[in-house]
Amino acid sequence: MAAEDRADPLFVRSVEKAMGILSAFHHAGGPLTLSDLATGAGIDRSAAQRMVHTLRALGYICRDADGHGYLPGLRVLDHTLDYLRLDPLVRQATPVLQELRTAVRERVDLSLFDGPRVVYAVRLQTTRQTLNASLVGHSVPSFCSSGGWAMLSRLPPEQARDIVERSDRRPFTSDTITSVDDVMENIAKTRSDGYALTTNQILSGEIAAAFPIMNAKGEPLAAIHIAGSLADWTPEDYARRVVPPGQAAARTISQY
Amino acid sequence: MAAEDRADPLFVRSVEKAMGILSAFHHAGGPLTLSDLATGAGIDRSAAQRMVHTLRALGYICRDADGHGYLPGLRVLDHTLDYLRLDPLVRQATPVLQELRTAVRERVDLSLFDGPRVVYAVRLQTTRQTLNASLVGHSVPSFCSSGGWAMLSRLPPEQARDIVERSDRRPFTSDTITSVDDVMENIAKTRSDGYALTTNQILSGEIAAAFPIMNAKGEPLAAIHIAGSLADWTPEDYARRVVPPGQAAARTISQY
DNA sequence: GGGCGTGTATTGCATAGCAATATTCTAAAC
DNA sequence: GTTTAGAATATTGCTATGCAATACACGCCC
Repeated sequence: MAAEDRADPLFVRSVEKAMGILSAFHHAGGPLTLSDLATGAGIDRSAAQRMVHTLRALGYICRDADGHGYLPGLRVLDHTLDYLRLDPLVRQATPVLQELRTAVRERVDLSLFDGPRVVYAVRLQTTRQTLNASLVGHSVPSFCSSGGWAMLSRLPPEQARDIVERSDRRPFTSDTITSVDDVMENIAKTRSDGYALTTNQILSGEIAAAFPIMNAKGEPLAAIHIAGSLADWTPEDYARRVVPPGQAAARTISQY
Repeated sequence: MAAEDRADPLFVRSVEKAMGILSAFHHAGGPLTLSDLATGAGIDRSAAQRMVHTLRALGYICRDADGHGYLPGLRVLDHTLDYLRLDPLVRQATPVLQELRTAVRERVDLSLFDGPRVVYAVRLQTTRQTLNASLVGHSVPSFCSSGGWAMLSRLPPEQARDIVERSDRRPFTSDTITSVDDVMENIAKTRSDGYALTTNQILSGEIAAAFPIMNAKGEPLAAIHIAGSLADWTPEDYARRVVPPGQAAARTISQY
């Protein structure tokens, strides 16, 4: 055994390989071949064969309809359900967000903080939104999203800056703010306002407000988002409309 | 190596153990201890220690807030996103279901066929529903759900009966039909009508219509559900209202 | 203070998983 | 129709990984 392998004798490399195979789909646009999966997971083709064979038997991977590649299997959704059912924040947030959506009549979401990204766990829908806007598990970078600014504003500024600096700051629209200094300026404004307001950062024409939710130690855990259209609102009117109920909802959820 | 172990040399037992640990949460009501996870996965406590250690390192399991147990970790949702993004049926169904929801103004879902159960993959929301009604990954038994009757009706009757017979036919409400013969009678009616209509089977007061979606070989893949309240509708009025648009939507999705 | 159940740590050993390699199959190109 | 390339599948000897038995530390409860 190599010295570095003995460093963590409890770590099970086969499990890492299997999860690496499943993670190869993160960057996929469609079904993947065995070789694609091996390459994506950074492992040997033989190891990939064993992992795929095992994951298929367990229901986590399946053949696609014409037998030309592999896709994630239905068993994945069982674990999604466990996550959503068991996460205390998701459980207590959901009814509060439903009331908030009724009050403001715009799209309401809850995202969870994961350093350089925020991950959507609760997506409340309106009558029309993009497919991405309805998908649990969808994530966006913290540096250019309203939720990201909200949660980063609740970290010490050096820690927030570190996260922003090591983000992949590629723009989503022609208006996406990518300069570290400009992002930090907006985070500072969010800190003083108590909420974030973004325009055109992830989608052109979108305005989004976000309200941070902290744990008992004051660390950011999550954020409520309320997204609307710049076709319907000016930023000032939007803030006036959604900030009071958004802040109330965030306080209600943070109280638990 | 035992003879039965040699039967499938490609199968990786450590991966099965790790997924077994994650699956222990399927029956959990809250955080689980290491011993709970070992018992739930049917493995030795030492093996459970290694699997939990590895899954924590990879983000699939985390400690709960007060450090007294373990919960599913956020990485689970990344794979959810992959499933939903990459499943061709989910992709093509989603815009069709959104139009259907606008047309009928009731709760619309897509569930996928998985033998004795149906798994919800697309949940379109109205202004009010239970938490279970919004969760991706939630499943219900085929024998007593509208989607189950819809999909079972598209199998040969012996195959459908086999699935019903080996289901755990416990009632959800005092009106849940659990007799195999009665279930098969309803499946026969669904076969002749072309759609399923259930009342009070999963939730008291709920009426649900379902429309099967088949693959190119005519095998059931999925079903569209439209759920409403018996407080608002008689079964006859409900069928009149939702069957034409529901069947049209199912035809549109099956055409691909 | 003792017992119990929890999480964590250690270690020698056996076999599970490895990777190199071979084979088969299928689709596409010529 | 044949050939080629890339796919999936199968085989096998070897060794390092994962195992399980065991010990230890900690916290809670009686």
